[in-house]
Amino acid sequence: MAVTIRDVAEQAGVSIATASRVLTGSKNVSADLVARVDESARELGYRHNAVARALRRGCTNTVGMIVPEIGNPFFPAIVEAVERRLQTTGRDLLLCDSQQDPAIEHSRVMALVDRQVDGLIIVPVSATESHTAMEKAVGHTPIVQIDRYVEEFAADWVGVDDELGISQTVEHVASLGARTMAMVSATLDSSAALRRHAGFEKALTRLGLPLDGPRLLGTFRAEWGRVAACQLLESGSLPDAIICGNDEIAVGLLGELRRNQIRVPQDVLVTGFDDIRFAEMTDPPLTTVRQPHEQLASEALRLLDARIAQHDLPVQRISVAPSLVVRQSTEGHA
Amino acid sequence: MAVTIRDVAEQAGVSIATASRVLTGSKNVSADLVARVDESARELGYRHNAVARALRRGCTNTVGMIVPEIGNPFFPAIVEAVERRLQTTGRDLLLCDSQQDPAIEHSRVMALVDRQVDGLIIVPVSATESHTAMEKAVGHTPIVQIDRYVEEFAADWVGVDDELGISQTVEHVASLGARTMAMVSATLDSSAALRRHAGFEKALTRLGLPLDGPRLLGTFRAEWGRVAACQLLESGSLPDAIICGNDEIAVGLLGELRRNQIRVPQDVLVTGFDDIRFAEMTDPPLTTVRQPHEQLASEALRLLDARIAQHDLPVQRISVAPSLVVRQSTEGHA
DNA sequence: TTGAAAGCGCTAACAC
DNA sequence: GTGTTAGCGCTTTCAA
Repeated sequence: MAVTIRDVAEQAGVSIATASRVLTGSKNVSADLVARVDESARELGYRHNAVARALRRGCTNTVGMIVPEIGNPFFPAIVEAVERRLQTTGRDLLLCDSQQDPAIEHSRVMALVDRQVDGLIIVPVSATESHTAMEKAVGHTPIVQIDRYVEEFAADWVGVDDELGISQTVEHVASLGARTMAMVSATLDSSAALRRHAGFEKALTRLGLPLDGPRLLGTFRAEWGRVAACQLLESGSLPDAIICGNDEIAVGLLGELRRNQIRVPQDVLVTGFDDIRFAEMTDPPLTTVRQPHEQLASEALRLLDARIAQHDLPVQRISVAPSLVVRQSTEGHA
Repeated sequence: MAVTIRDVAEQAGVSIATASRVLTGSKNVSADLVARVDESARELGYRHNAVARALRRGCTNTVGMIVPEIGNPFFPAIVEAVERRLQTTGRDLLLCDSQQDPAIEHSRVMALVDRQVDGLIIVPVSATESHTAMEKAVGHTPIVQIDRYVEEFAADWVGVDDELGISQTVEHVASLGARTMAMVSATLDSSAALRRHAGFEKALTRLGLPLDGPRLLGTFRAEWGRVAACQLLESGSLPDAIICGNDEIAVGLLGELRRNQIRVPQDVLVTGFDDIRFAEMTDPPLTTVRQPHEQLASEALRLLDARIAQHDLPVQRISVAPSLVVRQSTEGHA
């Protein structure tokens, strides 16, 4: 068996209570005993048992996180930022993948609740179907939504302003002379897809541009971008610009266009969303909307910690303005 | 406070022990009481406390995982596979990012040990400097290395045969007529870099090809691929083929070559390693070595579970043969 | 300042 | 089949 605080206490010739005081850095111990206990702990190679401590303290120093799909490069970027920030406060991350499935998501939420996580950071799969999971969670643990949110549900959220982000791309391509635009994005299940789509429509309206361009909605994956490109090509006429719902879609779409000798940006402008790691390495490099991961992570944790400290805080939604990153997929003059 | 097993027992009018038996699915309870306890638990919305259970059982149903950098797309792929497989056994994943730093890695290992993870899956940062962290871990918890391993250290490992993988790429480009080859990879800190480099040298030797081509060693990142491409271009003459240590490097390198009007595969052949999600969407699509994530994850967990069941098992190293995926970066005839 | 002891919620002997 | 009880390792009253 591993060495326990009892062993340390014995070896140091003090009570368990004193050993505990020393080991947790309490002030009320004489310097003499502090030295003896520390010495014994070192000698025995004592490591505190976080499980026992958690049971006693009622706090695990663990934060749960649930993302729809770890493989989608946008999420690891967020996870990485969250994890780093947690490390600085001595907490660890219990990570779950909901596999884009509200049922799995629900079960993961409950698993994390059972584990007594101090709080939960979640990217809800669906704007509607994630409702029950959220409902369940919110009764048990502090929770903050990041990136996506559940509609009509009062829980903290932090993310970029999706509408604004898409507006920026639309205005940008419009300023380059584009009049007809297609949107290739995901079906309107998630708040991200919903808001980006809304932003697209609103921007077109505001700019007085034609609203009858194609709206191809599938998934947030490259494969869908490829398929959507085929559909656009088969339709006979390309729009001036294709606004993609995220970078993955854009990457797949760019590949298919290239395969069909369509030149970007000469024949059509293309934009993405997220600014994933590879967005600057596509051919041509992709104009996109940058999500400030570090800032999102830090705001999410700030919100979470505030709610951990005080459960009945008013709900906050923090939307961060994203920034347009212009690259060659919309600018021929490299 | 949350509802405990005591509340359930009271409400059902049985002892805590009986409630526990029902809730853990023990057979030795009368159908009558099973029904009553289940009913009460449902009514009260009882959720077992995993922390208390873990303390009592001495097993947390948690597996720790440490990767060098979550942002590198190869690792999320592995994490995803591991996490999915864990879910099927009711366990959760405590994920840490060692930020390519052996010191951080060491501290993460200890944090996970303190948390009483049932086992640890680690991609060691360095073939040499991760030694102390591994040493520490191995005394406390079952551990298996995945992808990379620490030299001269007796701990289970599962990964692809890096040498074989690179051999395959070298033989492949050789069969296409390439004689001079450059390698662009990471410095030989990690076993992956080491073995891939060794595989490269051996293959050249075996094939009787010139051994004096450039060896550019930096990091496993796209930016390094870009820089290395510049260096190759500045050197005046390109080799017939460039063998990259991973796909990220290849992606960066392809971008820089394109920027300099170098045609791939006509002017130079390029290969990668890992078959990350975007390898098939680069321009041109990248010939690479596929790592079977699911299989690696499943073997790693098999090894880990075996060691959890019996600590003193002989150490195993399982190397899986990777498969070459040929795409246009080595085949002009699209 | 120090120690004794209660108890976090649960499971598993051990009795009946 | 069911209940009583001891403790998992730790922190934190409460007394001294």
